[in-house]
Amino acid sequence: MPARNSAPARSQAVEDYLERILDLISTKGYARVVDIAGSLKISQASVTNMVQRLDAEGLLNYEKYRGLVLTKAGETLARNITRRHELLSDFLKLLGLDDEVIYHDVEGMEHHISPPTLRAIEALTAQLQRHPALLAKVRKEIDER
Amino acid sequence: MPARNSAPARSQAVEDYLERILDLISTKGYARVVDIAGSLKISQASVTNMVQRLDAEGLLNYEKYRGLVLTKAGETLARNITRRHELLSDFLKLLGLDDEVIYHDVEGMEHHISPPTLRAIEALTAQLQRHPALLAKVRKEIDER
DNA sequence: TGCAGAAATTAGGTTTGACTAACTTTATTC
DNA sequence: GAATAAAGTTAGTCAAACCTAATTTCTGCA
Repeated sequence: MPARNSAPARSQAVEDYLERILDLISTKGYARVVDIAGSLKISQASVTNMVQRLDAEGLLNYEKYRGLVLTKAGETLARNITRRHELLSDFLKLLGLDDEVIYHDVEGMEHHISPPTLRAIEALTAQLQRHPALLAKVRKEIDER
Repeated sequence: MPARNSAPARSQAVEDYLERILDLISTKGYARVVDIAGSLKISQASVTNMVQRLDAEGLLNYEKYRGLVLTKAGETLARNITRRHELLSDFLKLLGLDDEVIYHDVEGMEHHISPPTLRAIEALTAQLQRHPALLAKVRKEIDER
């Protein structure tokens, strides 16, 4: 079977790595192997592996023992992934869900939301924010279960 | 009250199989290996494998060369999975998304939606149905992109 | 400056869930 | 009722991502 010519490229794992790397760089100024491993709760060995792959795929520049920087392509991708994550979190937050539930669900579902669906959720979120009364009803209905 | 053995059991793959098996049984009256394989677009060999595993996990009863039936536990699980799938589809449909987009996104995200989030989306869907004006605005905003 | 500890890498292994190829069982058809 | 076709099974592979253990490189400080 065709196991993808040469670039499986955008797997869930890849997206998770890019998201964390961008987050680490934004907050700490850099993303070392040990930081990424800690943040994703996986071993340093696994991170080294993936980082080498992301370098090969042109999503970041990596020098052994030296560290890494996102390429333009990697950064753009990471920003889109982050934006998607935030929009989804905002939407669920609006519905009154607990932070832990939001975190867990978004972490899983974010990789499967296509651009049209994301746009729709974005538009819906905006409308809902303008209709607190309706939102209140939704939250009430949820609580009454 | 039979507690779950100790198996990891509920992977995405398991959920997909159960969903299709219930669907086949509902529409055709039975679910043969060849049907499941065709429906999930995977090989018959893979289906045989998984079906043996689901039998071992008590989600269905399976006899070599003879066929399979969902157990009570398996059917309950399959129904919950199906319900979740339908609620998500209904929600996205309401936002005016294309059927193909809906199918694709739901297929991916359904496995990651927890019960609280599902309840919230259900409540939101119900409210939106009562507010066509707001819904119209959302759809309009989406189209204007 | 040299050495101990932290960080990173390599090597080799596991698990999940797919695959193909070859074989067996069941069903159909003449 | 035997030959052939369809369905199902087994055996052996593979790839993605993870792991641990062992090794190498780097860094800070006495």
